[in-house]
Amino acid sequence: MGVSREQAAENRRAIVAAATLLFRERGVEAVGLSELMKHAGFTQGGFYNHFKSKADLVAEVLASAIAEGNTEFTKFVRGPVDESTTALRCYVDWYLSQAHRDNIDHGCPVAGFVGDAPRLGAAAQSHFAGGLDDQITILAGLIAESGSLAAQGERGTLREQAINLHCEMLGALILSRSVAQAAPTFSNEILENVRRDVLASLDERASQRSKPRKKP
Amino acid sequence: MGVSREQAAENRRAIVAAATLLFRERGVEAVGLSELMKHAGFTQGGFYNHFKSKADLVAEVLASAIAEGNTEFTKFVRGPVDESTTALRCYVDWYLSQAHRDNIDHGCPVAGFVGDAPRLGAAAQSHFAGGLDDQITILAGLIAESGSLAAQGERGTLREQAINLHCEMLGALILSRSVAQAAPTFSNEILENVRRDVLASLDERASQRSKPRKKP
DNA sequence: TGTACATCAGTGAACGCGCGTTCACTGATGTAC
DNA sequence: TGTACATCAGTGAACGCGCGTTCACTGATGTAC
Repeated sequence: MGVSREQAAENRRAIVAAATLLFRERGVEAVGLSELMKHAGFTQGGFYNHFKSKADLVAEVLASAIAEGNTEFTKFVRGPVDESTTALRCYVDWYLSQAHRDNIDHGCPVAGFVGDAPRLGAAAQSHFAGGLDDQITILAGLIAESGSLAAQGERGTLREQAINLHCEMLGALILSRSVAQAAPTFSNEILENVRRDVLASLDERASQRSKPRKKP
Repeated sequence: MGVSREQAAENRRAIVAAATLLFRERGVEAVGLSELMKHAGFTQGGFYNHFKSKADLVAEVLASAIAEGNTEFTKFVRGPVDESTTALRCYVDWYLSQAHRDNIDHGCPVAGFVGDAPRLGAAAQSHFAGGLDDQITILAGLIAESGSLAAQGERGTLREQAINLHCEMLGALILSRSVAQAAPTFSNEILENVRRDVLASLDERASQRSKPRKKP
């Protein structure tokens, strides 16, 4: 219809935003371009003025969701934190909250797209893998800063501990989501148990710090 | 073509088997009935002699995959185990092996279908949730038998410990699978780190058993 | 045991539908003079 | 600054295709007598 360049760029962003929301809610394959464009406020034909193909859009959605998600995570590191707690504890509390489980539109992009990941195109899967690596790095920073790093040699390096912690939390989040409709009580049980376990483990490590025990 | 009742029952099983394999490999939505029936050795029209709809088949596939998977797991409990190790350690070793990661056709059904779970029909999702609960019960049995149960009150009940352990292992398996194509080294790193961490944690608990420490 | 017939698991063409993608066309934006 | 024209983000119909499902039909199996 004739539209300024800034307007066109904004419309493109609206398409990506609508795609991100729909892809997270229902999976990449289940969302059609026609429906997607309608949600963004356009007709289907305009899609190809902005993207070469659906796979192209998927790769861009992955990249932007991961960038946005990791920016959000970084807030936990930088934001002002109450004296009585640590950024890591806040992160764990949020990650394993019912709010995070139920709000699939935002939050952890790795958890949001892990179901699609094995079937993504090469470009999108690379963004996904890079995003996972970034998350681990961010988590490692939170562990280091919190003073909850286990004694050296007992639980591996900082990165190794970050990987282990991330697997446990992400596993809990997606299992919790996977049974949320069919078994809501069970879903809560998973989330709360793992949160308790992770926080207890952080307490324990903090209290044991700098007094390493030798294994028998 | 005229076929005996036993033959018909066997053909039905062949359809379920083909569906299980294809659904695990590519996801429920990405597999069409025409392709599925061809893989089972039939033409598309015959599908509705056995199933009311695709959703019906999906529910049956979930139920059978979970029953089969959990039977397999039970072997770890009952099978003869080397004196120098425990059934739990064997289970962990297998669960977090590259072989298990790469062989998506068999192995943990919860990990195999977790990507589809949030979008499954009610019947299929109930089977899924029941299967997850069963796995946790089996894992609790392995923990109890192995003597790796943490001191009471330190890591929660047997079931709670089983949930925590299952989340960590399943999280590692699916993250490992999700980046296997794009970042194979990273995929191995995740698997091996978590295996090391879980086994070390079992060692530690076994060695600490019956000498509980009080938290400060 | 032999014949007549109902059953039902198979075939493969066809259905309506929504998919990703292409296309001719529109008309305000942005540029050249 | 005003006019002439190229650009390109929009529209919406149409494309071929594969989806889940239905259908009329086939013919060996299994049953009734």
